[in-house]
Amino acid sequence: MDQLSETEKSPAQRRHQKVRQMILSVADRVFARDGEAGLSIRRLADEIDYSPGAIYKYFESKQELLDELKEMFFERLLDELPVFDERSEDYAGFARSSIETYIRLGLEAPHHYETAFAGTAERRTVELDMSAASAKERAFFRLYDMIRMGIERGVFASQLDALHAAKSVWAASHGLVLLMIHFPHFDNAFTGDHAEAEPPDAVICRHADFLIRGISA
Amino acid sequence: MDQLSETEKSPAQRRHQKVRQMILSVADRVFARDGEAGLSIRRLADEIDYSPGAIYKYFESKQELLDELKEMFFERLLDELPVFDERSEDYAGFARSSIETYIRLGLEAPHHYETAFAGTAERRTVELDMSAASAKERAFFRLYDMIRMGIERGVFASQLDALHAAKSVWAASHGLVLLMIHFPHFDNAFTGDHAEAEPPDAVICRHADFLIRGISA
DNA sequence: TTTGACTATTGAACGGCGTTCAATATCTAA
DNA sequence: TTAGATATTGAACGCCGTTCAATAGTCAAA
Repeated sequence: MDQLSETEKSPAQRRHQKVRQMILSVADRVFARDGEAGLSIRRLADEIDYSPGAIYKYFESKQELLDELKEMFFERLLDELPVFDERSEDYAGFARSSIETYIRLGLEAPHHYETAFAGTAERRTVELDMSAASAKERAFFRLYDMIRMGIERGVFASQLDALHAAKSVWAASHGLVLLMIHFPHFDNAFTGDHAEAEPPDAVICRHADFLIRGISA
Repeated sequence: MDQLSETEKSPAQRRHQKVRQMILSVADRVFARDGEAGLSIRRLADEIDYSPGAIYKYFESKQELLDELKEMFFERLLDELPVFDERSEDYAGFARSSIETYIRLGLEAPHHYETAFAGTAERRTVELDMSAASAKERAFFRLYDMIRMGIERGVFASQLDALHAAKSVWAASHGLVLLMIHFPHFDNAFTGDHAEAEPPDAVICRHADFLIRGISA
């Protein structure tokens, strides 16, 4: 019965999809502004002039809604990650640019980024284990490939295991995003208010240098 | 009136402190097991046979209680961080050990660690700005000193700015802790279930190597 | 020892949350 | 037009953090 051709849907189904998309886009806006705490089902329902219960015809739970927002975020990341131009000879530059893109996007959507990795636990492991690859996983594969190819090209240290190195680089980038989200005025706290704070771009750039240095041949 | 000598307190004050400590220790236990979501004022009150409202005579809010738990966690970190033995000549080993201690402690108390850095935003910046140094800040100073002295000794690259390098190293360690908390079975997800997962200690060790490599002379 | 001030504690309440569900309104296909 | 599916509501449940008037308990001075 749900086996209708994907291009040819009943008007009912089409309308359902449309409302679903509408809810998602409103939720995305509210979430970007106010975070998970600010996005309650009741507030969302209010914003779209529905009753709270109605939303449950479109999403099984708040968690499912949030998961879709996260997926959308990582799809955006996949879009924005650079692709290596084979004519270029600056592979390290490509690597740096990949890392910087990741960090910058995380900082642009801090609530999305934070929530995407929040919540301690087991549920997540199951979720990751098998299932079709999520955008998050595909994004990691891009990083993995980037490093694997760098090793093949002799740009990165040949004794590295690409998977392990990718994990370290990811972790290091991840940490910077979160730290900059939580302590935007980090510098001030330790150098005093009068010292000039290092601009975010400089921090990102330096960090990328540091990471590439750590895996370079 | 509150200006009593600190050693000589009224029995009432002493009792107040004692109950406060009792609440904290129960809260710490529950929090370590069930995290922030599992530690509700009502559950906590139940556990100590008080009414929920009573807790507010000891803590202004749940946030204040959580803040104290976090502070306790970072004080434990300060205790466990190694001190460099001047007779030793293995400064890099000391650095590695510092990084590993940080990561391992974070993994031992994932809920504490995660909550200590959770919640996007401004409140936090104010909190950090001035005020007496928290254990978290003091812990960062230890890392900062570790790197500054490493540069002075010529073990780490002389062109490094110690503060900036400390920030990068902290970020990178921070990220690994969080990634390992959220994806304990990371390896399986990408190599298939049958591949042997890298044991946590190996990941930590490799990551520390990677970081030290990134700042070494 | 009794009194009076101060503190501790309770229990009910408020408003908010995610979620469920019977009842109702609205669409759509025959 | 009508029967069956779908959409929507509004009230309810059981949580949550927090507040507050009322009560119980403690302790120093009279």
